[in-house]
Amino acid sequence: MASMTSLTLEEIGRLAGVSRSTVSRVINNQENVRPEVRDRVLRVIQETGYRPHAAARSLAAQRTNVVGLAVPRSAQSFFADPYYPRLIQGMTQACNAHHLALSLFMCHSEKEEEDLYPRVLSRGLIDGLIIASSVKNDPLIPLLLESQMPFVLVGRPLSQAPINYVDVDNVVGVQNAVRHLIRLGRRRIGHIMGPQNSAVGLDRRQGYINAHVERGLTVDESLIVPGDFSEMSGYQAAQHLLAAGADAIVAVSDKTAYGALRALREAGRAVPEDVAVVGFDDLEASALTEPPLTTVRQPIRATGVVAVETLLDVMENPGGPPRQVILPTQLIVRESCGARFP
Amino acid sequence: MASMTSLTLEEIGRLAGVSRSTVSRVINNQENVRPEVRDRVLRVIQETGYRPHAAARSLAAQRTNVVGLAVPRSAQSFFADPYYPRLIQGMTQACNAHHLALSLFMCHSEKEEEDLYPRVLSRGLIDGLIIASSVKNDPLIPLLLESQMPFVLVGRPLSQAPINYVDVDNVVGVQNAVRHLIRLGRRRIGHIMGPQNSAVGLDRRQGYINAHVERGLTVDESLIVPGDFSEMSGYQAAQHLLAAGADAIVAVSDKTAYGALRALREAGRAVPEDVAVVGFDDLEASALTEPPLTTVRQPIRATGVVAVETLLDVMENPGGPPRQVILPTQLIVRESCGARFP
DNA sequence: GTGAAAGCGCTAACAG
DNA sequence: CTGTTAGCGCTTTCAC
Repeated sequence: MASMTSLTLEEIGRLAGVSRSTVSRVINNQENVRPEVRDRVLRVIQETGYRPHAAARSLAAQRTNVVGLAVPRSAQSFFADPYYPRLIQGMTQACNAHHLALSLFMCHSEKEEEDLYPRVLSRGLIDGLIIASSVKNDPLIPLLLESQMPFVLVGRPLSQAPINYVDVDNVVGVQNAVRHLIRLGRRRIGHIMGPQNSAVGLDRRQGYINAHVERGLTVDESLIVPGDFSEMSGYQAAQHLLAAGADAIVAVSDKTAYGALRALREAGRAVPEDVAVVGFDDLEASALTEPPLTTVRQPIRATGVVAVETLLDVMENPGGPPRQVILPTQLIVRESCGARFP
Repeated sequence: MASMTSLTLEEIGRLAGVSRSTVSRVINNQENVRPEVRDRVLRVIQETGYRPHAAARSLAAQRTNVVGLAVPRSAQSFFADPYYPRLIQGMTQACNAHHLALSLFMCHSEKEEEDLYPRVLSRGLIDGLIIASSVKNDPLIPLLLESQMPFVLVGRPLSQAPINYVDVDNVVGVQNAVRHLIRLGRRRIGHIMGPQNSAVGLDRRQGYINAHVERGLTVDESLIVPGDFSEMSGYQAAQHLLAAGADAIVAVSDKTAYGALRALREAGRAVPEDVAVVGFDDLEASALTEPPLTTVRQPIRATGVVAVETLLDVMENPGGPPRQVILPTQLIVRESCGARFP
């Protein structure tokens, strides 16, 4: 029941016959309150439906209990693929568990960026920031560093700077896929790369190379062709790989792999008999391709959860070494690689 | 340059040789400040990189400049289709334009819901809420009504309550599609419905009926078959419609239409020669189906923009009649309906 | 254990 | 036009 006068700590204290300080202690779960007093206060809170005033709390405690999520302008794929929704799901889940609110900051143009970034850094707005990172190094990062705001990137940055980030193990993910193909007897494995100005693109390529090196196989540069994550680039790249005599294709992403499948189909090559194909992402559609696509599944939701928890860690234990968390991937074996069972 | 002592209005005032009030006036763009004083203050702000403390502002002004977006548990499709990302894009765009932050509240279980909803209603956290609405009427709504918090639904609620909402014109959207088919000479037009416990499902069905009624055509109930937005339900429903002798199919969604196309292909019926097909949504993939899908495009981003602006209106002009905004749709004519040009 | 008192940094009358 | 003053509702010493 809402009373006439707006509810404050003072008011709750009055109703419970204690001071505002005591009510504050109860609300913040501090130990030094007599159980019977605590119960009395709790009951009044219950009956009145009192909720502390978030802004007042933030001001007094110098902590907002809000974390931000910045989606940079370059993250075009926000609308295209299911990555962001899943990531956000993980983040909101973790935020709920920690009683945090999540504020979304997204810019659509350079002009907005100039306007938004300084605002994001306002004191008393958020306690920390997660950056859904992009291909380029974000202009927000230097500002963040200067402003002392705790932050965590999702996705390894290109620079080697001591910056907190959470990422999936792109290197080992591809490496496992290639190992698998080698084990199945493929010896002319091609790789359709992602953009080589992005950590994702570089890391996945590195996984491809690592798998060859560890088996003592030489890396044939003609089997490594450029791409940009798109279906179309996969289609074109696959045609080059065909010409180069590839008997397997490891694509940088599932979409790229779809393009490769299409190219192979048009060229009349059987998958996996003539050419094995492996993707990366495990999109929903990848179970339904013809043939179903073997791919590397990345733990997107978990990435969101861990990003929030890492941020919390940074907020609570400032200083210390940079947190750099790498989450494992999983090889999902379907028909397109030529082995039903790994 | 950050100075030693943390920057406050007082400090800026001292540096500019004015009182804190004047600085506040400058920051809040109030008129009554001498231009030369304003410039002096602005310069100090610029030089120091001062940003007002958001929480302090919120507390004093009793306004947070944050709006919330609640994504209810029932919104499974958050991860599945591109609807939410687009909606969110529109909302963040509008929020940026109005210098608002957008807080995302999303629950994944009933337990979280109980925990989250009261927190969302805390005073001093957000100024208003947008609810990405769902099939069911959300349990949040009664709480909201009681709490005086301004809110706007995205998607018409089932109840006729005087509640603010923004929606696309589902009725007229489908109505136009059916009109178009009638004009093309189709006389046994089938409809694959959405869930009939949702406003979307009901409204689209109503559009189908309206188009018949206005042309004096009788509605054959055997041509109206149930579905649930899914591809699979479209597949099965189309088989029933085939048996019922339909020469056209208006599906409740593009995904449903994909299922229908698949069923027709398997049944050896030509689209559009034997059966015309129309969807609703205009997903990206709909331009690439075989044949390309005629569909009703809904202005998703605009919905997000308008939702924010409507909320702002409600916040600034409380009371008054409920705001109920209906946004127009657009018929996108491709091959599947049998007429390249409308 | 509990209360009193002093802010957190800002806005908004009210005077002048 | 500008400064003074009184809060906004909470946390947090510091006494008791």
